[in-house]
Amino acid sequence: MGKTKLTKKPRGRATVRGIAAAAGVSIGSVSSVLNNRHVERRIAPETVEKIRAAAAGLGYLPNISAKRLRSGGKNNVVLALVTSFEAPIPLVNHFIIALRAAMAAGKFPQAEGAFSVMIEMFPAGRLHELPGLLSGDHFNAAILLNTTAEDDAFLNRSPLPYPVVLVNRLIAGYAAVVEAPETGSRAAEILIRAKRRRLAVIHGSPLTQTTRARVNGFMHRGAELLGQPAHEIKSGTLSELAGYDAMRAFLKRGPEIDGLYAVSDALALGAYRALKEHGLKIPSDVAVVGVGDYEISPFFDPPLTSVGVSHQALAEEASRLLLQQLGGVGAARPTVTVPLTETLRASSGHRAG
Amino acid sequence: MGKTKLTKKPRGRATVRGIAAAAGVSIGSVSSVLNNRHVERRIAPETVEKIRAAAAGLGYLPNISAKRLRSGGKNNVVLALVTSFEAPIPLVNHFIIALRAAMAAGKFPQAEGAFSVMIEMFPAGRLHELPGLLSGDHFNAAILLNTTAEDDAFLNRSPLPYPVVLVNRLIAGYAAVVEAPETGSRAAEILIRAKRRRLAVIHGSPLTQTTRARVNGFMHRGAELLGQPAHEIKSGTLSELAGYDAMRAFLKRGPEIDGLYAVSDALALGAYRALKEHGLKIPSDVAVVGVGDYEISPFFDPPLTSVGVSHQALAEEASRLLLQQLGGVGAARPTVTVPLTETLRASSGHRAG
DNA sequence: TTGATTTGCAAAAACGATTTTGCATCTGAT
DNA sequence: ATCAGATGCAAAATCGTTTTTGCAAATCAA
Repeated sequence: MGKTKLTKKPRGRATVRGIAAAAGVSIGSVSSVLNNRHVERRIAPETVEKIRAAAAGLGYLPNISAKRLRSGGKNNVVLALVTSFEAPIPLVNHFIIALRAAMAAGKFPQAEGAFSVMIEMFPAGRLHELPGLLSGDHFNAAILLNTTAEDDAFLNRSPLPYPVVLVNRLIAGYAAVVEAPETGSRAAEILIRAKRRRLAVIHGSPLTQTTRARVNGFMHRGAELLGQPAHEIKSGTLSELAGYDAMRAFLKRGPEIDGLYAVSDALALGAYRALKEHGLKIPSDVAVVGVGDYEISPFFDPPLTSVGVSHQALAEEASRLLLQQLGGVGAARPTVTVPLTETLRASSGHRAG
Repeated sequence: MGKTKLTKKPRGRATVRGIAAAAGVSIGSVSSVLNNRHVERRIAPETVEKIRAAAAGLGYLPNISAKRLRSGGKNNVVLALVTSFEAPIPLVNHFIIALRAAMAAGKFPQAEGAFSVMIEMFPAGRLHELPGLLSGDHFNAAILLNTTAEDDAFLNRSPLPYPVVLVNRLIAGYAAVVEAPETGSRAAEILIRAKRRRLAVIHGSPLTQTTRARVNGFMHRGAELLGQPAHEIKSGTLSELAGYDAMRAFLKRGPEIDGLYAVSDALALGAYRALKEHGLKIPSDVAVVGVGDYEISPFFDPPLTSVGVSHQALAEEASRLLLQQLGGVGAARPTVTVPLTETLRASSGHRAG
């Protein structure tokens, strides 16, 4: 009845069609006005007003996909950084920069330098609810950060239909970038070489694949070389404050240590304060080794010795792998291990770096 | 001649049409295969193979805009964070989180919780070259960070045709979020209340709108209260190392100070080291005030007193303004001043916080 | 008045994908 | 031999835009 072809029930978001109907003009005129082309397209001033009013009244927001499709030139490679909300995000920056740098350097000529980077976030364990993840209609390729075991199980069940690089996670069928597995054992060796015998490791809980590997490597190598197990100090989260609290509680409990391995620099910084407050000197009383995940650990007091992989290296390698998959015809899904870098500074008794 | 309608010269990126031509099938079949719908669409196995081979051979990458347009449901609000490459980026994280939080909290119901966040980066001073900026076909709204004077001039000349929020920059016609102007004078007051008389400020160069305001406010208020000008220490960049170098050079030059204002916490941290190496105690010899732009300044040794606006508050306010403009019918382009927060810690002689 | 311009806009043709529809051609059962 | 159903695919419709084309009505020049 009233349902003529023109009216086309205005459910959902306003479109040019809706505005055209509301203003009683054609969609071409609407588009011309909305893009400020009304002068060269010779739209009458009162028509311009009618259209503007209708657009404002309907709360019109253009559909970016449609705009780009129609007028977006080539430029359409969309890369995504997918990470969980809960994760420590400073890492994300490195990936953004690395992706942009890799594209700018022409590592993926097809894009002709034009592409977009999106950030998608999901609640830990709910990766599968991320819109566009399975259909592949939100991005052309993705780097996945900070997934949980549940997310990993999902990824294993449902292979994503586009190039993906996992960071610090191994799942069959996916390319991955992981840190070298010897970080924990190397930390133990550094402390032991510095003549430390009563070791401890401080870590957050729950452990991730990566932090678990660090802790295990440290415990194992420490026990191997010293014949006695290291203490394990569990912090609630990976924050400085949590590290401080955990360390303080540990020191109050009594065990004496002379070497500490912190699985994140944030924990190391928190531990620094607890150690100092407890009257312990770094490194003379307790030597500390971190992992190098803070840019500013050279400016800790004393500067923090660290052994780990740089975020930058991780990000660069991940970008490289992603673009390689994007461009490559082959179905290679390599796992790349990023070599560790060891930076000896004053916190382990070495000269400041 | 050979240019039949079907072949449609395969210039540019491969499309379903190109694959269809190469494999000698229809584009519908290509789509079915590429989306793994070939079983329910009853495509013959050998046809599937032909299509897959053609797609791989052509290096096919789907056009995300087209995919989303066709099958993307509602979900199409695209928000962008536009920032310069050169900028200190940790700030970006806060904006991503704040945008997501604001959307999740239903501050913009039209999007029905579905939207995307993009990161666009440009070389300082070249904002105008960013694709999609003027045509508005890359995002529905943007937060602009770290523009230079040149970029600002461009923005002034060419108003962007979608909602925009500027951060720490004022340009007529744009909404903006800026830090309270009294940060510099408050820093001076804190140091003077702590009985400091020989003040200095350390800052990067070139000064931005914001850092200039901090320095000026500090110098002015210091001179007003003390009757003598503060020293000005110019660091090359805003990095810790630059701060360290500048501070060390200054101390070597001889002037004695007992109060220091650092216009970024990175500079403060660098200055910390220089001061300590020079045998000066913080705060007894020199009190230090920073701006609170590092999350971890409470864990500096000693914890850093700061007066400034929190990145989080800045980001939340910017997100709020952006969504308000997106939803609102009115053309309000407010400038919101984010109030400063003052955190007194040990570096200015207060008890640790 | 009449032909040539201008003005104002509607209608149609893209953009690149997905999904629906429709139509041959085979296969198998009777 | 005939018909029903399955099989395999091409063709068309659609998503929301922008741009091009075309055409009537109004204006101007003679």
